[in-house]
Amino acid sequence: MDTTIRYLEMLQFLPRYPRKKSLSEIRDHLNACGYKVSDRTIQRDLKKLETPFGLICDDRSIPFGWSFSQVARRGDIAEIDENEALLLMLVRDHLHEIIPLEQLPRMNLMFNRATKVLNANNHEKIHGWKNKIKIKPAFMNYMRPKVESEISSSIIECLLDDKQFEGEYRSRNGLSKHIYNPLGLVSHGVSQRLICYRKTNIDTILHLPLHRFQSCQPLKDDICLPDNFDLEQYLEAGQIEYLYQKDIQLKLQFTHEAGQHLFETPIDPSQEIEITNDGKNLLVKATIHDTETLRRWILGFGVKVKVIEPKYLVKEIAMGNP
Amino acid sequence: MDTTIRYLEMLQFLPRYPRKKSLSEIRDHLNACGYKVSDRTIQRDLKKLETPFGLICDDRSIPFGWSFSQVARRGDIAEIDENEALLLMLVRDHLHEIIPLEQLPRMNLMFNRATKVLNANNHEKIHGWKNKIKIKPAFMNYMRPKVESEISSSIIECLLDDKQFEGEYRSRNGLSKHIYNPLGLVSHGVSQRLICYRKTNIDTILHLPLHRFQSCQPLKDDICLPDNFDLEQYLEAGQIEYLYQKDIQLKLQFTHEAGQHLFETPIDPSQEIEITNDGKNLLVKATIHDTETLRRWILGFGVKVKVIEPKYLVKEIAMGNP
DNA sequence: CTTTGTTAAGACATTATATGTCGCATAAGT
DNA sequence: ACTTATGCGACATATAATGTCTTAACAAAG
Repeated sequence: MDTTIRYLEMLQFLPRYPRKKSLSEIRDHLNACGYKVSDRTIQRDLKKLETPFGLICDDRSIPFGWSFSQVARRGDIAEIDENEALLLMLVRDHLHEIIPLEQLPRMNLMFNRATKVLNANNHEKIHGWKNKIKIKPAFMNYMRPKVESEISSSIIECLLDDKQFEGEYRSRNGLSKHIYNPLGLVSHGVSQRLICYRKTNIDTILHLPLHRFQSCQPLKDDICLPDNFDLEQYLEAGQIEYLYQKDIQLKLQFTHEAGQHLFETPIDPSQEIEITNDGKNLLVKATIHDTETLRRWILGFGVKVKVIEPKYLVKEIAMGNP
Repeated sequence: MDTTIRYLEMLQFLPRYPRKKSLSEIRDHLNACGYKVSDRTIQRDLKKLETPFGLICDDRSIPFGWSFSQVARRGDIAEIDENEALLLMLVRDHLHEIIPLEQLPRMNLMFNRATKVLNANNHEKIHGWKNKIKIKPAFMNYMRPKVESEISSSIIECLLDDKQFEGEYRSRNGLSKHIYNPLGLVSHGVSQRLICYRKTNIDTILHLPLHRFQSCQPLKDDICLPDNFDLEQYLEAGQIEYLYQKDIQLKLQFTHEAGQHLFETPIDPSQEIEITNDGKNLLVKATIHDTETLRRWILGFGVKVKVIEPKYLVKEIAMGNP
């Protein structure tokens, strides 16, 4: 029993492959954790754990170096190295803008572990890790609406189990109670939308922000699926983001400065860029859907971009009509 | 030894608190895993693991229900419930657009585990989980540049260890080799930028996209920090995203339709909304920085928004000058 | 080339732990 | 009130874990 915990403590100390730990390092760590065992025992433990946990022993030089194989099944037990820990902190900040982390306890634990790793090694450093990473949103940063995680997780449960639920929904017109058939969940910017229909109106599929639900009472009844419902198709049809036209041959003329970034981060795999004859502008072509998002993006560049094709879009953008 | 693996197998089967598993469920699971042990043994195991792992035994009714406490230290071992698994899939898709997942092996393992959970329970369902969730970007969706994860993790290591490195950088003007002092890492949209300066030019702090580095040779020398370097301050000064003016009193007039979303997802905590006298428009006020991002956002609404204040911004936007 | 110190690993005795079985008490269902 | 299911204490036994001693291999230093 005590042995089991010691095994775990040891496994959590072993890094992933390129890195490795020697017997003496492992011994020191276990001693620090309050386990007084002989070196021989640790050697035997490692041998025992080797196969079931996919450990690797680098025996090319002495002392041997132990680590988790990169393909180890339970590699999530392994030590988080500083490198990964720092990236995890970036991920945490990113996610924080989208999803409340209370809904992801497991991820939270991981972030806490990563924080500990970084803090532990921090005093050796010239300047601290917290001052080394930051998120800078590249688009407007809306504030995330507050969600009652009990209600939303109850709704997600119904969605998963294909069950109807009775819920109160706060719309502009006030609070109303309906029976809902949940069909899908779409993460759209900072809000999550439930794709569903109300039992009283089976023909209209709605997409309602999750945070507007004020209650959720799961029901025993299975949902009724509309014939051939497909979430991807539903979204492709431009339900959440207005779709003006599919697959247009877009041709934009950017000033060199404004379009520069498209070389490295294209808007679509089909994108091609030409430099105009005078060398001052960029001609960007792509086959893409004409959506509200696209129009707003184009408008955002103001006079620094001109729509060349399609013709109808030239007019719409000139009119400032996203 | 075999016992230890069985413990783990059992712990991975136990859910987090509100949910619970009975002895018979645990026994069936262990049998399915190939462990033939008596019920008595399992009972004793649970008692033994109770304290070190923060397990909870709900003994209010028989059969007892076992689970991980919500504050359990090693709660990441616990079973992933379907609910969380589905959210994890959303998170995965979100992250995929920003960061290559190969750089986050641990997170990848977690996603794989979540996938297994969802697939395992999928056949019982009317329509599959893959058709229940989707990401719909709310802004233009740039494609993520390809990064050589070896180079970038080597650079991040130098950043963490406060070490200089020699690197080849591909700029518009070609490939050049310099010695770099890494100061910080900023995640900016789909690309990551290294805040650093070159040894040959200590006065200019650069922000270079990580994916443009073609090599990284870590050096033994510690970095030299500019006096009082602070990443937050650096970014606040508008280095990555152009800052025109700090803390302006922004006043915008939206059409009701275009500004509607700001009620639920404000652009800033200071935001206030008034409905105009005729009821057709929304007056949105906020104290906010005047940045390139802000201007592009405003321009994106085209004729559906008018800048009221500050005066200088009225002109700039009218000129289509982001 | 030899010496010295460090590390890995086999052998074995000993201790500690894990396990099955039986029996009894108590709670839930009929 | 009866039956069945569940939890748990007790005990014997088998199994696993551990420390100690020893030998062999290797690396670094003289």
